[in-house]
Amino acid sequence: MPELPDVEGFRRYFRRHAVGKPVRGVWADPDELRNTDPMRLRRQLAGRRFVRPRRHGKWLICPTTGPWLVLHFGMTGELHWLDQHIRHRHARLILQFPDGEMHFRDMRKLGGVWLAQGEDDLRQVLGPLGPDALRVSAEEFDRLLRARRGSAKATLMDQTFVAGLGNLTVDATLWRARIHPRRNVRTLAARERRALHREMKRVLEESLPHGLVPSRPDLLTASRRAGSHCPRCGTVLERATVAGRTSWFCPRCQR
DNA sequence: GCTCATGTTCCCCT
DNA sequence: CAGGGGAACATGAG
Repeated sequence: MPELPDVEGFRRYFRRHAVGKPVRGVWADPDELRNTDPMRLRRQLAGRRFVRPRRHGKWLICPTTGPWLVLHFGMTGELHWLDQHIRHRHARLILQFPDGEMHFRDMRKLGGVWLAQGEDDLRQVLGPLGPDALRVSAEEFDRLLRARRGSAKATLMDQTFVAGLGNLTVDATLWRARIHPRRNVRTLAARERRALHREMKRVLEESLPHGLVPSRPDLLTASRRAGSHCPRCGTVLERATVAGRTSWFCPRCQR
């Protein structure tokens, strides 16, 4: 599930439920902790209060008055606020507050939990990331894109190019911009590069109110199966592996 | 039993 | 060095 709009939804959810309250208890699955362990995490967070969380790409950063909790959701991560202590089988981290608990679940354990001690430490944890896809300007996007080679799909998926897009949002962006996923970005005209930026923003912004990537037909998110048709021209959609991921596209609209 | 899965990283080629 | 392909991670769903 988690691409940029989903993580932005989690950010708001975390802010609404967890900010400003003292941490009363911490439980963690050691497998999910990437640069700490359950004992240390508990000592670091106990008694602290979270302040306003922020997001960069698919990363959720939750600073406290002391250390910062950093979450990545992988492919199956999600947050749940519960008033009762019921540990779901996929629970990987539980933060207990006076009035409830924030549960981080991650079925496939492809996500993770980190601890950072400030901005410098955070940069180490996040690694090299491009600008957030929701905040990057058209000018900056164009400048970064012109410096790239390779397929449009691989470029948009690359978090060091722009941070936050995933398989679904990239396919939706390419379909709207009428660009074939295998198109070499060096061959893109200026107006195609502008279209990519514009449609990327539209896909993300339209998904934000849902807090997740929506299933609107014109976003292709509901059309990812054999025999489905292009919502624009009716042509049967094609499926192909591009940049290692399953891509759905319209062979007629996307060039 | 089989295939595929919204992410990232690492290894091997070209 | 930049890109592409494939595997791996762990656990399902169809």
